[in-house]
Amino acid sequence: MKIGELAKLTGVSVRSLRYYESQGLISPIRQANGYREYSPLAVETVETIKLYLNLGLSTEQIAGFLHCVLKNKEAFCAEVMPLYRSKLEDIERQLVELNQIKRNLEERMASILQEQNESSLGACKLENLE
Amino acid sequence: MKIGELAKLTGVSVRSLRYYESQGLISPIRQANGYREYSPLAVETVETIKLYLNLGLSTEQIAGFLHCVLKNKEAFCAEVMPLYRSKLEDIERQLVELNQIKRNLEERMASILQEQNESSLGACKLENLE
DNA sequence: GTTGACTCTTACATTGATGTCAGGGTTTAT
DNA sequence: ATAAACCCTGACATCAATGTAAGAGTCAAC
Repeated sequence: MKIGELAKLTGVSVRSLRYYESQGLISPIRQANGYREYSPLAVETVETIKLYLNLGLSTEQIAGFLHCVLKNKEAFCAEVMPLYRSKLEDIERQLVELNQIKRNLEERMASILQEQNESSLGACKLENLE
Repeated sequence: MKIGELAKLTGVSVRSLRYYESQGLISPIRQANGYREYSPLAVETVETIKLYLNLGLSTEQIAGFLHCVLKNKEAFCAEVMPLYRSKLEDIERQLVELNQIKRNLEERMASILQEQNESSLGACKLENLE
C-alpha cells in the first residue's frame, strides 16, 4: 500500500510516517516511480510505534528494540526492561516536581483568598461601625 | 550595580538577565558607556521573577503582573488569581497524563516479569524431570 | 600602556515530533 | 489531454529559556 493509505489506516500523518522512516523505525520498499510501498504488516508496526511513543519513549529508544518486539513478546527483548525502568524514574521525578509546584500554587491561592476575605471582613466591620 | 554583580547576587546568568529585560521584566537604566545600571531593588525583582518561573509561569505571563506584585501584595493584583487557576488546571492535566503512563508502564513491567518467571519455572520443571 | 576582566549586540544552537510549504513528478479519472 | 489527487525531497517553523561564541568597546590595576 502507499503512504496515504497507511496514514488513513493508522491515523498517523504522512509527515510522521516519513519521519519514522528517517529514524529507522520502518523501511518500506520503493517502487520504480520512487513511491514508498508498505506491506500490510506495516499497519501493526505503526500501531506499535504509536504505543511506545504514547509511553513517552523517543523514536531513538524505540529504534533500539522495535525489531525485537515485532518478532517476539516484550519479555524476550532484553532492551525493553531497562528503558521502562528509567522511564519510570523520569516520570516519578516529574510527578514529585509537579506535586511540589501544585502544593506551592495551592498555598499561594489559599493565602490570597484569605487575605481578600480578611480585607472584606474589615470593610464589613467598618460598615457595621456606622 | 552592573549586570555581573546582579548575576552573582541572584544566581541568575548574565544571559538570562538580558533575556528578562528583552521580555519587559526589568528595565535597568543605561550609563553613558552603555552599561546597564541596576538599582539595589533589582535583586528583589529578580528573586521574584525566579519565584514565578519556578511556578511554571512564562516570562510573558509574569510580565503581565510583575509591576503590580512588586508594589502590592499578590492578593491585590487581579491578574494573579486567574493565572494560578489555569496553571493549576494545566498541572492537574499533566498529573493525570503522567499517572496514566506510569500505570501503563508498571503493568507492562509486571507482565514481563511474570512471563519471565513462568518461563524460568518451566525450565526448572524440565530440570526436575531428569 | 598593556593585560585581564567586564560589558555590549547579534545571532545561532538546543530539543523532538510534527505542520506546512515550495517546486516538481506520477497517476487516475474524465 | 487535462485536472485532481497523490507522491517525492528539502527546508523552515514551532516552543522557551538558556548556552555559547564572535567581534568590539570599556575599565581597572599594575
